[in-house]
Amino acid sequence: MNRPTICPKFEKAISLLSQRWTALVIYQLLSGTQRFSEIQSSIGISGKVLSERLKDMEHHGIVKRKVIPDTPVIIEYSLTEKGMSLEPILREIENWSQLWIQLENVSS
Amino acid sequence: MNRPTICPKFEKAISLLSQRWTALVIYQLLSGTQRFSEIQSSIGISGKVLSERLKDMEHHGIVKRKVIPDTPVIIEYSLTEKGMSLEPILREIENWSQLWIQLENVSS
DNA sequence: ATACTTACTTACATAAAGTAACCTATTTAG
DNA sequence: CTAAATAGGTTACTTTATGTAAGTAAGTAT
Repeated sequence: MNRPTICPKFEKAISLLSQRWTALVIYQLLSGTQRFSEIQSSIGISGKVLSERLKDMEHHGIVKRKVIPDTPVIIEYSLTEKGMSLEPILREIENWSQLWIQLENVSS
Repeated sequence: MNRPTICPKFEKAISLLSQRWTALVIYQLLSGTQRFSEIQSSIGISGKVLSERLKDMEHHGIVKRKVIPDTPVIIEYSLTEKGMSLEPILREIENWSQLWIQLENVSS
Protein backbone atom coordinates (compact mmCIF):
# COMPACT_ATOMS: atom_id res chain seq x y z
CA MET A 1 0.00 0.00 0.00
CA ASN A 2 3.01 2.24 0.56
CA ARG A 3 5.32 1.88 -2.42
CA PRO A 4 8.30 4.17 -2.21
CA THR A 5 8.18 6.15 -5.40
CA ILE A 6 10.20 8.73 -3.52
CA CYS A 7 13.88 8.31 -2.70
CA PRO A 8 14.19 7.05 0.87
CA LYS A 9 17.11 9.39 1.62
CA PHE A 10 15.02 12.33 0.57
CA GLU A 11 12.12 11.12 2.68
CA LYS A 12 14.39 10.74 5.66
CA ALA A 13 15.72 14.26 5.22
CA ILE A 14 12.21 15.61 4.98
CA SER A 15 11.02 13.80 8.07
CA LEU A 16 14.00 15.16 9.97
CA LEU A 17 13.64 18.73 8.80
CA SER A 18 9.89 18.90 9.07
CA GLN A 19 9.79 17.84 12.68
CA ARG A 20 8.24 20.78 14.36
CA TRP A 21 10.84 23.33 15.61
CA THR A 22 13.83 21.52 14.16
CA ALA A 23 14.41 23.91 11.29
CA LEU A 24 14.00 26.95 13.52
CA VAL A 25 16.52 25.62 16.02
CA ILE A 26 19.03 24.97 13.25
CA TYR A 27 18.37 28.42 11.85
CA GLN A 28 19.08 29.97 15.24
CA LEU A 29 22.28 28.01 15.62
CA LEU A 30 23.47 29.18 12.20
CA SER A 31 24.22 32.48 13.87
CA GLY A 32 26.52 30.74 16.33
CA THR A 33 26.73 28.75 19.55
CA GLN A 34 23.85 29.29 21.91
CA ARG A 35 22.62 28.17 25.28
CA PHE A 36 19.41 26.32 26.07
CA SER A 37 17.55 29.34 27.35
CA GLU A 38 18.69 31.56 24.49
CA ILE A 39 17.28 29.19 21.93
CA GLN A 40 14.15 28.79 23.98
CA SER A 41 13.38 32.48 24.24
CA SER A 42 14.35 33.32 20.69
CA ILE A 43 11.98 30.89 19.03
CA GLY A 44 9.36 30.49 21.77
CA ILE A 45 9.56 26.72 22.15
CA SER A 46 8.72 24.94 25.40
CA GLY A 47 11.59 23.56 27.45
CA LYS A 48 10.23 20.07 27.15
CA VAL A 49 10.15 20.00 23.39
CA LEU A 50 13.43 21.86 23.06
CA SER A 51 15.26 19.28 25.13
CA GLU A 52 13.69 16.52 23.03
CA ARG A 53 14.69 18.19 19.79
CA LEU A 54 18.23 18.88 20.89
CA LYS A 55 18.63 15.22 21.83
CA ASP A 56 17.24 14.11 18.47
CA MET A 57 19.54 16.48 16.63
CA GLU A 58 22.51 15.26 18.62
CA HIS A 59 21.64 11.69 17.62
CA HIS A 60 21.40 12.78 14.02
CA GLY A 61 24.82 14.38 14.30
CA ILE A 62 23.50 17.84 13.54
CA VAL A 63 24.09 19.46 16.91
CA LYS A 64 27.01 19.35 19.36
CA ARG A 65 26.46 19.74 23.10
CA LYS A 66 29.22 21.12 25.29
CA VAL A 67 28.98 21.12 29.06
CA ILE A 68 30.91 23.82 30.92
CA PRO A 69 30.94 22.98 34.64
CA ASP A 70 30.56 26.50 35.84
CA THR A 71 27.97 27.32 38.43
CA PRO A 72 25.21 27.25 37.48
CA VAL A 73 26.30 24.89 34.75
CA ILE A 74 26.51 26.28 31.23
CA ILE A 75 25.56 24.13 28.30
CA GLU A 76 26.43 25.30 24.85
CA TYR A 77 24.79 24.06 21.70
CA SER A 78 26.29 24.46 18.28
CA LEU A 79 26.02 22.95 14.82
CA THR A 80 28.28 20.18 13.59
CA GLU A 81 29.60 20.16 10.05
CA LYS A 82 26.53 18.21 9.03
CA GLY A 83 24.36 20.80 10.71
CA MET A 84 26.19 23.63 8.99
CA SER A 85 25.66 21.95 5.66
CA LEU A 86 21.95 22.64 6.03
CA GLU A 87 22.53 26.35 5.66
CA PRO A 88 21.77 26.53 1.91
CA ILE A 89 18.38 24.96 2.53
CA LEU A 90 17.51 27.44 5.24
CA ARG A 91 18.73 30.32 3.08
CA GLU A 92 16.51 29.18 0.23
CA ILE A 93 13.55 29.10 2.56
CA GLU A 94 14.45 32.53 3.92
CA ASN A 95 14.71 33.89 0.42
CA TRP A 96 11.45 32.29 -0.67
CA SER A 97 9.64 33.63 2.37
CA GLN A 98 10.67 37.18 1.53
CA LEU A 99 9.34 36.84 -1.99
CA TRP A 100 6.12 34.95 -1.39
CA ILE A 101 4.89 35.25 2.15
CA GLN A 102 2.68 38.10 3.14
CA LEU A 103 1.90 38.86 6.72
CA GLU A 104 -1.65 39.21 7.92
CA ASN A 105 -2.49 42.00 10.31
CA VAL A 106 -2.33 40.41 13.74
CA SER A 107 -4.38 42.77 15.93
CA SER A 108 -3.84 46.48 15.42
CA MET B 1 7.42 35.08 26.55
CA ASN B 2 7.63 34.68 22.80
CA ARG B 3 9.68 37.54 21.40
CA PRO B 4 10.17 37.23 17.69
CA THR B 5 13.91 37.35 17.17
CA ILE B 6 13.20 35.46 13.97
CA CYS B 7 11.64 37.09 10.93
CA PRO B 8 7.91 36.39 10.95
CA LYS B 9 7.84 35.70 7.22
CA PHE B 10 10.51 33.09 7.63
CA GLU B 11 8.64 31.58 10.56
CA LYS B 12 5.48 31.43 8.52
CA ALA B 13 7.27 29.73 5.65
CA ILE B 14 8.76 27.20 8.03
CA SER B 15 5.45 26.43 9.67
CA LEU B 16 3.91 25.91 6.26
CA LEU B 17 6.67 23.70 4.90
CA SER B 18 7.17 21.68 8.02
CA GLN B 19 3.56 20.63 8.28
CA ARG B 20 3.76 16.88 8.02
CA TRP B 21 3.42 15.65 4.41
CA THR B 22 3.32 19.10 2.86
CA ALA B 23 6.82 19.06 1.44
CA LEU B 24 6.40 15.55 0.10
CA VAL B 25 3.16 16.47 -1.66
CA ILE B 26 4.80 19.50 -3.26
CA TYR B 27 7.75 17.37 -4.28
CA GLN B 28 5.41 14.89 -5.95
CA LEU B 29 3.60 17.66 -7.79
CA LEU B 30 6.90 19.05 -9.08
CA SER B 31 6.87 16.16 -11.51
CA GLY B 32 3.50 17.30 -12.86
CA THR B 33 -0.24 17.27 -12.36
CA GLN B 34 -1.51 14.35 -10.36
CA ARG B 35 -4.72 12.93 -9.03
CA PHE B 36 -5.67 12.39 -5.43
CA SER B 37 -5.08 8.67 -5.45
CA GLU B 38 -1.76 8.98 -7.25
CA ILE B 39 -0.39 11.31 -4.60
CA GLN B 40 -1.82 9.12 -1.92
CA SER B 41 -0.18 5.92 -3.10
CA SER B 42 3.12 7.53 -4.02
CA ILE B 43 3.83 8.98 -0.62
CA GLY B 44 1.75 6.70 1.60
CA ILE B 45 -0.40 9.35 3.24
CA SER B 46 -3.91 8.66 4.53
CA GLY B 47 -6.83 10.01 2.53
CA LYS B 48 -8.00 12.07 5.45
CA VAL B 49 -4.77 13.93 5.95
CA LEU B 50 -4.16 14.30 2.23
CA SER B 51 -7.48 16.04 1.73
CA GLU B 52 -6.70 18.32 4.66
CA ARG B 53 -3.27 19.17 3.29
CA LEU B 54 -4.51 19.81 -0.21
CA LYS B 55 -7.11 22.22 1.15
CA ASP B 56 -4.48 24.03 3.22
CA MET B 57 -2.19 24.28 0.24
CA GLU B 58 -5.02 25.59 -1.91
CA HIS B 59 -5.66 28.27 0.71
CA HIS B 60 -2.01 29.16 0.69
CA GLY B 61 -2.11 29.47 -3.08
CA ILE B 62 0.40 26.69 -3.60
CA VAL B 63 -1.84 24.11 -5.22
CA LYS B 64 -4.53 24.34 -7.91
CA ARG B 65 -7.47 21.98 -7.97
CA LYS B 66 -9.23 21.16 -11.21
CA VAL B 67 -12.45 19.16 -11.32
CA ILE B 68 -13.14 17.20 -14.49
CA PRO B 69 -16.75 16.01 -14.38
CA ASP B 70 -16.06 12.66 -15.94
CA THR B 71 -17.47 9.60 -14.34
CA PRO B 72 -16.20 8.76 -11.85
CA VAL B 73 -15.08 12.33 -11.36
CA ILE B 74 -11.43 13.16 -11.97
CA ILE B 75 -9.74 15.74 -9.81
CA GLU B 76 -6.37 17.01 -10.85
CA TYR B 77 -3.94 18.72 -8.54
CA SER B 78 -1.06 20.84 -9.72
CA LEU B 79 1.27 23.52 -8.44
CA THR B 80 0.62 27.20 -8.89
CA GLU B 81 3.43 29.61 -9.70
CA LYS B 82 3.94 30.08 -5.98
CA GLY B 83 4.08 26.32 -5.55
CA MET B 84 6.58 25.97 -8.37
CA SER B 85 8.77 28.59 -6.78
CA LEU B 86 9.44 26.15 -3.96
CA GLU B 87 11.40 23.90 -6.28
CA PRO B 88 14.86 25.27 -5.35
CA ILE B 89 14.18 24.51 -1.71
CA LEU B 90 13.15 20.95 -2.45
CA ARG B 91 16.17 20.50 -4.71
CA GLU B 92 18.49 21.71 -1.98
CA ILE B 93 16.96 19.19 0.40
CA GLU B 94 17.25 16.46 -2.20
CA ASN B 95 20.88 17.31 -2.77
CA TRP B 96 21.65 17.49 0.93
CA SER B 97 19.98 14.16 1.55
CA GLN B 98 22.20 12.48 -1.03
CA LEU B 99 25.32 13.83 0.63
CA TRP B 100 24.49 13.42 4.29
CA ILE B 101 21.78 10.85 4.86
CA GLN B 102 22.70 7.23 5.25
CA LEU B 103 20.10 4.51 5.21
CA GLU B 104 19.90 1.98 7.99
CA ASN B 105 19.37 -1.63 7.09
CA VAL B 106 15.63 -2.14 7.30
CA SER B 107 15.28 -5.95 7.67
CA SER B 108 17.55 -8.08 5.50
C1' DA C 1 -30.81 -4.28 -7.50
C1' DT C 2 -25.83 -4.91 -6.43
C1' DA C 3 -21.27 -3.93 -6.87
C1' DC C 4 -17.60 -0.80 -8.30
C1' DT C 5 -15.18 3.65 -8.93
C1' DT C 6 -13.01 8.28 -7.12
C1' DA C 7 -12.56 11.56 -3.90
C1' DC C 8 -13.75 12.44 0.01
C1' DT C 9 -15.88 12.70 5.25
C1' DT C 10 -16.90 10.89 9.87
C1' DA C 11 -16.05 8.55 14.16
C1' DC C 12 -12.91 6.79 17.02
C1' DA C 13 -7.84 5.65 18.73
C1' DT C 14 -3.12 6.85 19.31
C1' DA C 15 0.86 9.90 19.10
C1' DA C 16 2.94 14.38 19.51
C1' DA C 17 3.13 18.96 21.50
C1' DG C 18 1.88 22.50 24.99
C1' DT C 19 1.54 24.00 30.01
C1' DA C 20 2.72 24.25 34.51
C1' DA C 21 4.84 22.53 38.39
C1' DC C 22 8.82 20.27 40.15
C1' DC C 23 14.00 18.75 40.57
C1' DT C 24 19.19 19.27 41.28
C1' DA C 25 23.12 21.85 42.39
C1' DT C 26 25.17 26.01 43.68
C1' DT C 27 25.31 30.86 44.93
C1' DT C 28 23.43 35.12 47.00
C1' DA C 29 20.21 37.77 50.13
C1' DG C 30 18.26 38.51 54.48
C1' DC D 1 19.91 29.09 58.85
C1' DT D 2 16.04 29.79 55.57
C1' DA D 3 14.42 31.64 51.24
C1' DA D 4 15.09 32.96 46.55
C1' DA D 5 17.49 32.77 42.21
C1' DT D 6 19.71 30.42 38.33
C1' DA D 7 20.44 26.83 34.33
C1' DG D 8 18.86 23.06 32.35
C1' DG D 9 16.15 20.03 32.55
C1' DT D 10 12.00 16.22 33.87
C1' DT D 11 7.19 14.79 35.19
C1' DA D 12 2.25 14.74 35.06
C1' DC D 13 -1.55 16.19 32.72
C1' DT D 14 -4.22 18.50 28.70
C1' DT D 15 -4.88 19.75 23.95
C1' DT D 16 -3.99 19.10 19.18
C1' DA D 17 -2.52 16.41 15.27
C1' DT D 18 -2.36 12.22 12.86
C1' DG D 19 -3.68 7.45 11.76
C1' DT D 20 -7.21 3.74 10.79
C1' DA D 21 -11.29 2.03 9.27
C1' DA D 22 -15.72 2.47 7.77
C1' DG D 23 -19.13 5.27 5.35
C1' DT D 24 -20.92 8.70 1.62
C1' DA D 25 -22.07 10.60 -3.17
C1' DA D 26 -22.85 10.19 -8.03
C1' DG D 27 -22.60 7.64 -11.90
C1' DT D 28 -21.44 2.97 -14.54
C1' DA D 29 -21.29 -1.80 -15.31
C1' DT D 30 -23.45 -6.32 -14.47
